[in-house]
Amino acid sequence: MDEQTRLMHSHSGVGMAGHPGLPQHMQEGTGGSDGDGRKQDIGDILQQIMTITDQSLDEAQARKHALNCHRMKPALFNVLCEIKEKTVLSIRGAQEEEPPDPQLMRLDNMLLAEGVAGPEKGGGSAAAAAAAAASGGGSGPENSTEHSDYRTKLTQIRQIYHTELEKYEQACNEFTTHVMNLLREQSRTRPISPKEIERMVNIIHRKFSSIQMQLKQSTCEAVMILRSRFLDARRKRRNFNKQATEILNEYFYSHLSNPYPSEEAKEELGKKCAITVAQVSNWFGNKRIRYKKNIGGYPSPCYQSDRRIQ
DNA sequence: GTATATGATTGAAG
DNA sequence: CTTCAATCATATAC
Repeated sequence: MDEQTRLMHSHSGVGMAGHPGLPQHMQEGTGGSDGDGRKQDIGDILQQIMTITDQSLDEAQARKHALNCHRMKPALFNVLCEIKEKTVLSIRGAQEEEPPDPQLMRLDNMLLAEGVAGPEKGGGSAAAAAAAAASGGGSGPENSTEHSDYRTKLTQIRQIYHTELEKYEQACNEFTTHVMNLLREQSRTRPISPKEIERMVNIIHRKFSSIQMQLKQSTCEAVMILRSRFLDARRKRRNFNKQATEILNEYFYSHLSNPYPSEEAKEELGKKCAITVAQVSNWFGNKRIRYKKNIGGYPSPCYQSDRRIQ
């Protein structure tokens, strides 16, 4: 209650002349014979405040208590209020509301898409579906063990992510509470406005969310590595059968002047070879580049290998 | 074991 | 988007 009024001082009370809380000798502003004594007194108090951080904790605590009970304390407090009122404009420049960090949003979206963030079960199956989709169209049930392995590892990442996130959240709350208590405690000796507390809390939250961003960043990396380890089609590459290779080669060599099959031709070839259009495109891409690399030395027309000659 | 062949991926360029 | 070029990761030959 009393604290509340103290907190308000900074933006409600200017010019405290005649304040009922002030000691009598402060209210009559004439410098009497004890003027030097008073100056000395205030100087002592300020000196004590300045050196309080150099003292041990117990010592400081005792000193603070002594200061709080000092007869000059209310006067000093009011002076601080006034000084603050004059300087309060200077701290208003700080950015009040920054826009949401685009990188953070990107990370959040990705974690959500991978099923690391978001709801427990739904997230998992969504990730599995994404994995199935990424593994390259209808590849059949043959890789289900690999997928369950993938899911297990993803769940591990997910659990680590959530425990860490929770830990940071808790630490952030604890720290915020601590700082607020500290500020409240300090407001007994110096004026602290609610705005300042709010600013401090914002600073703390920003710091902690930057730590969380690092966590999200590394989680994303872990997921990407996992994906590339389990879902990269290169890992389970199979050669096309001889017949398919023959068909493709036949087309290639009979269109050697322009070995670029149209979309329809690719579909046709894909159908004949029982592979996808994308695979046909890959094959022709590889074939063209590897043929070109060899044609320079003209190795041996009998072998259709594209072996690089060096 | 190594060396080569080959399908897939990636990133730049058009 | 497609293609090229380099590269990866596996398959196959040796």
